[in-house]
Amino acid sequence: MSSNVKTAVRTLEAFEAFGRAQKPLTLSELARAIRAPVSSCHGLVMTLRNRGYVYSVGANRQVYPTRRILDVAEAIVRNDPLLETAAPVLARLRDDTGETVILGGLEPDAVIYLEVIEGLHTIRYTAKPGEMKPLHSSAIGKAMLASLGGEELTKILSRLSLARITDATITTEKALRSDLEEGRGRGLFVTRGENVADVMGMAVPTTLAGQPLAVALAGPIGRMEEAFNVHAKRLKAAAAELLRCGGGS
Amino acid sequence: MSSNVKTAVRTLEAFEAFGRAQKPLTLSELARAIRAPVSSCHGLVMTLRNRGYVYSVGANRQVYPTRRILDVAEAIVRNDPLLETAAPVLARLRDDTGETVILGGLEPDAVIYLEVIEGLHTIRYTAKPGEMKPLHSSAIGKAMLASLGGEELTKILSRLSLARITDATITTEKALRSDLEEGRGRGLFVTRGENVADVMGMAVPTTLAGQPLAVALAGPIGRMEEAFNVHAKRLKAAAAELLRCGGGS
DNA sequence: AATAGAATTTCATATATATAAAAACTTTTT
DNA sequence: AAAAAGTTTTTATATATATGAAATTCTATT
Repeated sequence: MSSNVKTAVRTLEAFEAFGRAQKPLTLSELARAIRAPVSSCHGLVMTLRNRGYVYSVGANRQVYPTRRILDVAEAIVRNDPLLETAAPVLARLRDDTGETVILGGLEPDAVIYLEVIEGLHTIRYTAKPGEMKPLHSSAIGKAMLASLGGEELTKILSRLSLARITDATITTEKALRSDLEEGRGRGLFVTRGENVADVMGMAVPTTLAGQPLAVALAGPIGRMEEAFNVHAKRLKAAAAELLRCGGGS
Repeated sequence: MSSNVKTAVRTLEAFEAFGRAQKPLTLSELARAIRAPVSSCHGLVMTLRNRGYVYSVGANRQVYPTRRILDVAEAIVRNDPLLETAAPVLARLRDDTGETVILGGLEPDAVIYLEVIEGLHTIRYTAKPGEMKPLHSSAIGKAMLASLGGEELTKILSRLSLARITDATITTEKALRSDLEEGRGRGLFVTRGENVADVMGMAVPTTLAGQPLAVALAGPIGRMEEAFNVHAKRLKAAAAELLRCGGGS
């Protein structure tokens, strides 16, 4: 597919590396962390310094990001077009079910997680905003696929590989289409260990600001099955509420 | 000096542009905002999308950043080596004085603002973490210069241009050295409209985790002069407290 | 203080990106 | 419904970057 711009990726990876390390790094440590040659990393760090995104700590020339990146990120998220209205509804769904709640959308050939509110159990589904998941093996993916028109669905299915991820993954177009049909029938799309073993996901399509999205609940299969009907009802209610309060169009 | 890596700068500028716009942008709007050709911007946006840092909004192909950048930024700042201990001391200084409080450090040839806690007045000194200021015309800059050894000071002064920024800027090495001497004498470095007209800054050197830094107060000259002695005393007390609780070494 | 070891910086060049221009789409206007 | 205006995507190539290796600087140890 489209190739990535190397330095853009590295710039982001550098920040991610600091996020993981949670301490200042020397040039060579950072280079190792983002798997770049030190000489290349050197130019990147210089640039970040000149721009005020990192500063040097201690005598041993370590560097660490300044608050600048947080400032920028906060300004961005403060006015997120979709999440402002959605957040309280999602939070309530999480509180009511105890399971992880996800708001996801469709990027060209994958699901993207836009918001994740983690469940309250010790064992819970964990993910971060920005993560991408396969369309054919995630509950949100199925919901998004089902919301497409017949022609567009055919086009996208022809591009997808339907790769086997677990034993339970649906890998044929026929089976997937019938699964989508079933989901359409009950207004709820389900995965049982199809993307991650032991994880069950359930998703309902919705719309926010005219944008087709899906809300999902995810957790360990046992706990999810037990509360299936209650969870399904609450999930549907939340999706409907999102439509009402921010559906736009 | 060292040249900047173009794509790294643009990647950051793209996020800054969304932070300013606070709404989804089309490809061409973003390209205009970061002053890049659309075709170049195209590759960048694709990369950001593939990495889950932006998602597409609406039918008209706008894009907006996901929460991912916020997640990364929060992880970074959560464990900032310097700011954790400093924050409460700085916040109190702000509350006691009502003026903007700044914690700054020395980057090769400039001051970098690491933390800014804005004052409480309607008219106040405003700045953001990551901003860089000239060494010779900012209070923190003077404090940092004064903390250098004689030899190192000579070296850095030979590199600096001592550019005139306002009518009050000190532009000769002789005058600057004598100003530094005066500041050393009273343990307090002051600027009066030397970097921004009408702004007075006062700074005191300190140390956090073995790192030489400076704390500063900044505000309109009139208000600052009026409370000079009280402010100076409180500023020195805060600097001393930082030394005590996080000076390390 | 001298030396060894490690990290950073510089440099020349192969490689990847940025770009203008053109093509392919969309949307708006007539 | 056709044309115009604008936007996105692709492509070939000029330009900027990434890189290994060498030079330098720093740090630790003796």
